[in-house]
Amino acid sequence: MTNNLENIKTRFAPSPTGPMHIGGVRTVLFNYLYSHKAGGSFILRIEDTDTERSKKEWEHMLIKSLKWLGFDWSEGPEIVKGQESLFDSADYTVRYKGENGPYRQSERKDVYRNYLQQMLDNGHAYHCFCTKEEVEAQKSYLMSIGESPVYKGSCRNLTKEQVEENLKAGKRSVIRFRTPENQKIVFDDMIKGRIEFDSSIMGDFVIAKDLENALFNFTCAIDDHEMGITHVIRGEDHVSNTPKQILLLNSFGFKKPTYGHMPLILGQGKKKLSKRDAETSLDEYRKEGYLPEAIINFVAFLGWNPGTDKELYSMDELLNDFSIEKIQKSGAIFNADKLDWLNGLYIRKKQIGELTTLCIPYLIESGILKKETDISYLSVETDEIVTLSQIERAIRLYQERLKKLSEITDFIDFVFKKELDYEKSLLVWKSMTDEELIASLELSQGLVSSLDDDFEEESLQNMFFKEAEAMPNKGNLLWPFRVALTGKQSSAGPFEVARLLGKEKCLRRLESAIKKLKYS
RNA sequence: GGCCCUAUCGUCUAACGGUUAGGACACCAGAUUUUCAAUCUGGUAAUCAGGGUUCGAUUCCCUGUAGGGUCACCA
Repeated sequence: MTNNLENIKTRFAPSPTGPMHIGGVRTVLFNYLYSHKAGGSFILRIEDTDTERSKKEWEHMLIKSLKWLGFDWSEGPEIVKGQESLFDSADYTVRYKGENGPYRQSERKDVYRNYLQQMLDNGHAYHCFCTKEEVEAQKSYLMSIGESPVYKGSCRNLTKEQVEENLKAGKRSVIRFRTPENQKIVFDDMIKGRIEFDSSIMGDFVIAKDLENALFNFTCAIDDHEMGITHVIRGEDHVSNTPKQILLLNSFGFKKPTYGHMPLILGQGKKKLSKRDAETSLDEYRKEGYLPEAIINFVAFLGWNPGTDKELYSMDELLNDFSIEKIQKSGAIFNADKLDWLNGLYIRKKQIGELTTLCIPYLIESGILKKETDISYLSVETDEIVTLSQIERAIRLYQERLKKLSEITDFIDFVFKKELDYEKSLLVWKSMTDEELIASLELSQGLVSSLDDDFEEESLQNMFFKEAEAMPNKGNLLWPFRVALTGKQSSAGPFEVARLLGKEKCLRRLESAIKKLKYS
C-alpha cells in the first residue's frame, strides 16, 4: 500500500572549486535536517563538470569539512585514504557508497550523452553555431532596448542538412535547449511560496558544450531525477535556474522535485558576504578554533528559529525541532559577534580533558610546546618536561575567557616562558612608587617562601588577604604580585596562577621583578 | 535595463488583525573583583514611506523607496 508520505531524499551538491563556504554549511544543514527529520535520506553529489575550476584537493577538503561538522550521507563519495592529512591530495582516495553512482558528475558522461542525444533526436535540443561574440552583441543590444537578453539566433531553425553540413565543416557548436514559447512555469517553493516565470525570459539556453560536456542546468536536472531526489533545498541564487531545470525535466516527462530556496547570507549593509565581514571559508574558522557545534548552532539560526526563546541547539535538538516553514524569507547578515559568543559558550561547556586535547595543537604550532610522548610535552624555551595534567590545569584557568581555541596561546604562554618580557611600568598599581612596589614584592616573596607543603590556592589566598586587607588597597599587594608572575595586563587570578607555577618559579619571577625595578 | 524575491531595535529574530511590540548578540550602567573574563541585575534601542481594507493593521491589498538575486560555452 502506498501512502502520501513520500520517502524524502535530499542532496548536497557542491562543486569542488574552493573551500567549503559558510553559506554551503547552511545549505547542507538544512538539507540534512529536512530529510532526517522526515526519516528520509541525504546524499552527497560532486558537481565537477567545470573541469577548469574543479580540483580534487577541494573535493577532499569539502568532504573533510562535512565530516568535521558531523554530517553523514547515505550515498556519495567517502574518503577511504587520506582522512588524516589536511590538504593532501596525493594520498587521497574515495569510494562510492550507494546504488546511484558514480557521484561525481565528471564520471557520469555516459548518462548525459545518452539524454543529450535523445533531445537532439526528438528536437528538444539543437546545435547552435553562433559565436560567443555574436551572442554577446545580441545580448547587449536587447538590454539596451529594455528587453530580456535571451538567445534569439537563427540556429533554432536550421534544417537537418544545414546542421550536418556545419558539423562536417568542423564548425564549433554548442547544444541549446529549445525552450517552449510563452509557457508559464510555476512552482511552489517551500520557503518563498508560489513563484511564476514566463519561458520567454530565458530563451534557448545552452545545456552542453557538446555531447561529452554537459553543463550545470542539464546535469543537475538529470541527476536530481536519476538519483531520486525529492526535495532540492539550495540558495536563492538558484531560483532563476529552477524554471530551466523544470523545463528540462518536463521535456523528458520526469516529475520535478519540490524546491526550496533559502535567502543568502549577507555581509555589512546587506551586501554580498565578503572577506571584509568575516572569513567566508569554513576551514579558516576551524583553524581559528571555532567548534563545529558552535558553527552548526550559529548557522542554523541564520534565517531560522524555532519560534521559542531557546537558542542553544545541538544537532540532535535541531533534528527534533527543525521545520522548514520557519525559515526566514529575507537575507540575514552574518553577525561575527554572536558566533564568538556562542563559541565561547560551547568552550565553557567542554570537559576540560577534551578542551585540552583541542588546544594542544595551537600550543605546538605557536612554538610554545613540543610533543615528547603521548602524555608529556617539552617546553621549548625552558626545556622542561610538561605533563598533560599541567597543561590541563593551565587551560582550566582560561576556559571561561576563551572565545576561540587559538587564543589559548596568548593566555598561557607565560607559564612556559623562561623570562617574562614586560614593561616595568606594568607593575605599578594606581600611583605606587618604586620603593612601595619593591616592598610589596618583597612581602609577596616572604609569603610565598613561608609556605612549604601547603602551596595551595586557598592557603595562599588566606595568607595574602590577611596582609592585603591591612593595606589601603588590596591591589597594592595583589597587582604587582600578579604582574610579576604573569607579565600581563590581565590574566587569571594571582593565587590560581601561583599555584599553577609552583613555589620555585614564583620566587624566581618575584626576584626578577624586583631586579627590574632596582636596576632599570 | 528585463525578470524574480525581500523589508520589525545596530545585528539575528518573536508577535490567530487587538501585546506596555517579546527574546538573543552587541552596547551602556550597577553588583562581584587586585586585573581581564565569567556570572547576576537593570537600561538605551525597531515595525521603510504613502495610500487603502477594517471598529482596530507590524500583520491583508496597492504604489513608491531601498536592498538582494539572476540574465555564462560557471555552478
